[in-house]
Amino acid sequence: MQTIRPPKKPLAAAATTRTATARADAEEPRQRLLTAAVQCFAEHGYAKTSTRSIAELAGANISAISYYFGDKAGLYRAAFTEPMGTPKDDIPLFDGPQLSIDEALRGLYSGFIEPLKQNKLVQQCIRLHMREMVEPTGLWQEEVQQGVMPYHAALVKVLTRHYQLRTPDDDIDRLVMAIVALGVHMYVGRDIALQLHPHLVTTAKALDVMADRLVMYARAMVDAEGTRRAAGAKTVAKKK
Amino acid sequence: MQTIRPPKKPLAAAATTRTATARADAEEPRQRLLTAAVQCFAEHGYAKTSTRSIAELAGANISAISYYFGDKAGLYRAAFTEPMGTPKDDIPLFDGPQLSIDEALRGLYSGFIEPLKQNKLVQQCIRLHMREMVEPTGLWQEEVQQGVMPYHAALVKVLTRHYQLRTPDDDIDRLVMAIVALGVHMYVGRDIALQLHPHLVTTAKALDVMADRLVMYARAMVDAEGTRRAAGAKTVAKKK
DNA sequence: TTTTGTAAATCAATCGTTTGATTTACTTTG
DNA sequence: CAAAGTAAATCAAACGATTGATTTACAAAA
Repeated sequence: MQTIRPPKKPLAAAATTRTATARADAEEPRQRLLTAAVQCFAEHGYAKTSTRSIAELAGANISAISYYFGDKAGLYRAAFTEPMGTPKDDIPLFDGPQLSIDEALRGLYSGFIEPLKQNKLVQQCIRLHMREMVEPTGLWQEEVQQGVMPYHAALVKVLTRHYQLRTPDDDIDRLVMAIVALGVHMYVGRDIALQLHPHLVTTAKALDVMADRLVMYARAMVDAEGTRRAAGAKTVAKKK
Repeated sequence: MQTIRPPKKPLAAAATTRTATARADAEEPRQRLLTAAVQCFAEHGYAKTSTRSIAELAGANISAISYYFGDKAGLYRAAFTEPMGTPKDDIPLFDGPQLSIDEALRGLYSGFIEPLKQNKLVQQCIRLHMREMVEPTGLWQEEVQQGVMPYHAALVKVLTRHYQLRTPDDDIDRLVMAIVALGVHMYVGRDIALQLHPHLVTTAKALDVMADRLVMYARAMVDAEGTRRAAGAKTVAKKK
């Protein structure tokens, strides 16, 4: 029941500059171990995945794990962080100051939906990140602070501007939560959706329709919040 | 890496009627084991939780697990199914034919929000069920079929009636997904919300406000879908 | 005595990790 | 060019620890 911690020493393959003598085909098993680890960890989780099974799937020796990544935790850390970028990378999709609220929402949900069309590795990485939300090993906190927090902040900024507020308030945060919820649910509820209505979440065309609807839903929520704010302001004005 | 399977034999404590001869203080360690198991499994997951740690936390002997639940899988199964009911129990909250759409949505989200105010055990059970979504051990499939599917179906029925449709279509399913997403996100995004805006998801009062907003958001989505359908119908009519 | 429950000891299996030796690829030396 | 040397990379084997499960012995209630 050990926690995930960063590797203590900079390992051979992790060194920035290669030493004079290095094998040409090096780092190839490292990569194989990495993708195998992503697959195993994504499917069975950290604890239920044995280092032996990873090595076997990668066609590498068990000791290669210790050699390249220090230990199992190091391999997990690498599998979690290396292959995929952070949600932060999607921020420019909806953060532009010139974008309308519709365009912003469109960009936002595209960032959620597009990966679902991608290849298997990407999907496995997503599943890996999903696991971290329920089974925190320490990496998730990092992920939240470096990826999710700026993401939320950017969306808060967009909405604050849209409502022409000087400073965001709690209701902005609530709305952001709801907007994000629609996107997140594409991943959280994916297994259920695959059982209930597979044709709505598998094909690229269906996913595009889904993105359309999400934009529409979000727009409706934004507008509803807008009228609520207007009504509230009027009430306040009346009170005066 | 073994799968969760039902206990082979009907065990002493699992029998519906207690045998005539039983000790007075019996079942007490069984209950302690159960709550301890819920806590451990919820915190660390199935694989990372050892039977020893559960027994230790419960203040019971290791062999008691085998005695009462057969094996670790049996204990997990009991911890997963016994303490909490299924989502199905919440269906009457929003399924009544006399309910307005607002009342239905209110009932729906109350079912999501109320447990969040509950005690620690309930929260741990929730977390346990959350895990099953990402780490299916076989119990989740059962859960989906017995709990989630009727839940979705009921909501589909409500909306189908609201739009005065004869039969539901894909867009109803999409809308249901979105509506449910808002509720599910209260659990999925809880850890993040606790980091970002703890005051919005902790106190009972704040959760009530959240429920209000969710109802408003959902109502906005329902209305938006309604106007989209109306526009679509008009276009179809024009085409004729 | 018989049944029921508890406690300790023990089991084989598997876990992550380490070891020492060997192989491979490359550089240097003659 | 060829031989020698070197560091990187790989390997089978085994380690100590821990796992879930079982067995054994014993105490308490019926």
